[in-house]
Amino acid sequence: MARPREFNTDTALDRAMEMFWSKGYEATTLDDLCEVTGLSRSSLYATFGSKRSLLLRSVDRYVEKRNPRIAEILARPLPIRDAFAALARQFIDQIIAGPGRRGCFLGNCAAELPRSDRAALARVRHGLESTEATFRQALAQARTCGELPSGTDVDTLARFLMAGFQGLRLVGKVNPNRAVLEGISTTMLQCLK
Amino acid sequence: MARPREFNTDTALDRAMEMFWSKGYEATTLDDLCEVTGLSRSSLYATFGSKRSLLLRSVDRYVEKRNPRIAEILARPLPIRDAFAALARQFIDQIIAGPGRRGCFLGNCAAELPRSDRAALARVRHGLESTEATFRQALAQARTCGELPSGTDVDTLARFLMAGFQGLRLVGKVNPNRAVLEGISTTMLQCLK
DNA sequence: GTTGTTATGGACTGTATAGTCCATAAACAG
DNA sequence: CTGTTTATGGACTATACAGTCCATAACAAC
Repeated sequence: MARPREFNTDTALDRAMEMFWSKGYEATTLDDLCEVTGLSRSSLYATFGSKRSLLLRSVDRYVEKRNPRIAEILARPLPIRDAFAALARQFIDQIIAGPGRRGCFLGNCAAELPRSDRAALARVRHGLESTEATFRQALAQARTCGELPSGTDVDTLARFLMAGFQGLRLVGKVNPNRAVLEGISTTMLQCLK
Repeated sequence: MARPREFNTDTALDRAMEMFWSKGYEATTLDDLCEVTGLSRSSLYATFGSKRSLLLRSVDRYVEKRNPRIAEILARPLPIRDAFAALARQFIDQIIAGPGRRGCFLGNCAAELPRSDRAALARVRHGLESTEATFRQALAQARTCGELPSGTDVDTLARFLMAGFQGLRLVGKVNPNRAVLEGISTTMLQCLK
């Protein structure tokens, strides 16, 4: 047998993801990543291969961690609009008070990554589609319960809400004003009734 | 008198702005900027000071150029929802067919710039508010014409639409699919009636 | 022309960066 | 204890980067 790893891969990945999320891909240096994960360059490269592949795994990790939390909020026994309003409020709270104003990691990647990097953009798209699927499920259930008209196109509605939340969080990054963001959120959620 | 400039400042600024828009701030190098503007480093620094201040001026320039075009589309003698739909269609066309998939320059900056750079973010915010003001004007006029209910909160509506378009264009960057984007756009514009 | 002034090209600098490499450490099998 | 295998620290490399500098060019005034 060989020498065992002295760190936990997922923990290191979480830390790296936080770093990329906070500073963006280009602005994050390998020294940043080593410092935040506690790994040496050798371990980092042996484990993740390169800066870029570490970013790709960070994107997946982000989705993996965030999606259940979103699903949990939407699963609350509330009218569907209130459930989405709770989600919006959480985002707004994070923007106003949290470590925040980092926007959504997926949104940041979508904006920063060069459009030539098809693999990375596809990864981001899958992340967004994953959120979208969570939204769609919640909407479909609300439709089944009769909360939404039976003819409701939950697919389109889910996509709209996903895009809307992206816009909300992006605006929040430059204008972290609760009243403004709540106005946007409320208007957006008018589509649910 | 002295030796005259061999280039046009605004043209150079336009080119630099296009570069930043396409590649993002961090990924754009001074060599890129020299090549695209045709200026030498000395001229570039003598004229714009630094890479960062060139970015700030690019942001202003973007707003200066885009806003009148948006205003023009919204000024068409159409029902307000159709006018905004025309704007959305233009964005979608750019995403699908144009040189596109660069998103909105302001949105890209909002996502990429570190939240510590207050001056730059304020500049971006002003840009977004400028678009918002254009939207608000068009909405207020529609309200005056009786197209929108007299109690309509055009302020909030304008902000929602601005955020919505940001979301639309961001999603378009990773998912340049016309049907998807039109679905989002149509749902978004339901608020206008 | 000569002088004064600003613009330009492009070499140059110091630094920061992503990625490599190797000597050593830590485990276990025999 | 010996040998094998993998992990680690950290020095090292080659490159790319933002920004500087200066000799020279291009103009106008006289």
